[in-house]
Amino acid sequence: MGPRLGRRDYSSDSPALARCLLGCVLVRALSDGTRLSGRIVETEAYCAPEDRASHAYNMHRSTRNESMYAAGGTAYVYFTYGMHHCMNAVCKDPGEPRAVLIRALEPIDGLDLMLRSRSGPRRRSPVRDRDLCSGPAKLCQALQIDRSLDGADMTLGDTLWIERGEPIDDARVRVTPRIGIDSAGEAWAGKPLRWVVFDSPHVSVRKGL
DNA sequence: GCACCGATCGCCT
DNA sequence: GGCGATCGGTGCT
Repeated sequence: MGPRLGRRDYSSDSPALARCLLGCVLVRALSDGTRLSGRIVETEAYCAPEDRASHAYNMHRSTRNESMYAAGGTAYVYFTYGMHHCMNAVCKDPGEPRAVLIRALEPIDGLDLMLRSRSGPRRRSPVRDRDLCSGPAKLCQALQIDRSLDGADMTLGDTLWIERGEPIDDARVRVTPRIGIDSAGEAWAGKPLRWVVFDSPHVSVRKGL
């Protein structure tokens, strides 16, 4: 395991951080000490206040997205579609609501527990390794990330953080428009703000790579 | 009040 | 590969 990312690492803007996070390792430590982790292979940058797809568009602020306004290195975890959680790394300075959505991981530590966490009673077929963390809500389910971790300082504490990993060469990276934000207006929906390690089998959506 | 979601799954072609 | 159902909080009108 590499060194934990510190405040300075989160001081850059969201597009730069989104690229930088590829290859880094997201770590979730449970209260019993169990370590769940995975290498980040897909990210998206959100650029409020101008970005219509951002929850902080036009500096919108509420109890839901309050942690987007916190210091770089804060976790922003939100609940959506009535059943899913998604996790962002907040960046830049307090009051600047920039964030990077973590969209997919290559599982590293705790595969067995991830498998159990991802196997609900509704599911018919077993979860393949490549589907454990291949989506923003899947990885939250696998790593047991929910609203209780919203606002967590990832530069401190022992529940959630990001470690430096093997750098990913530009040759392995593709940049595409973001997923699922077609209604955000053409200008922002089409911007290349999604970073993908395109040769990884663990990415969420292959279309567009 | 009500439409809308930064998504996922099972089932269908 | 695409499509509809799912579920509930959020933010408009």
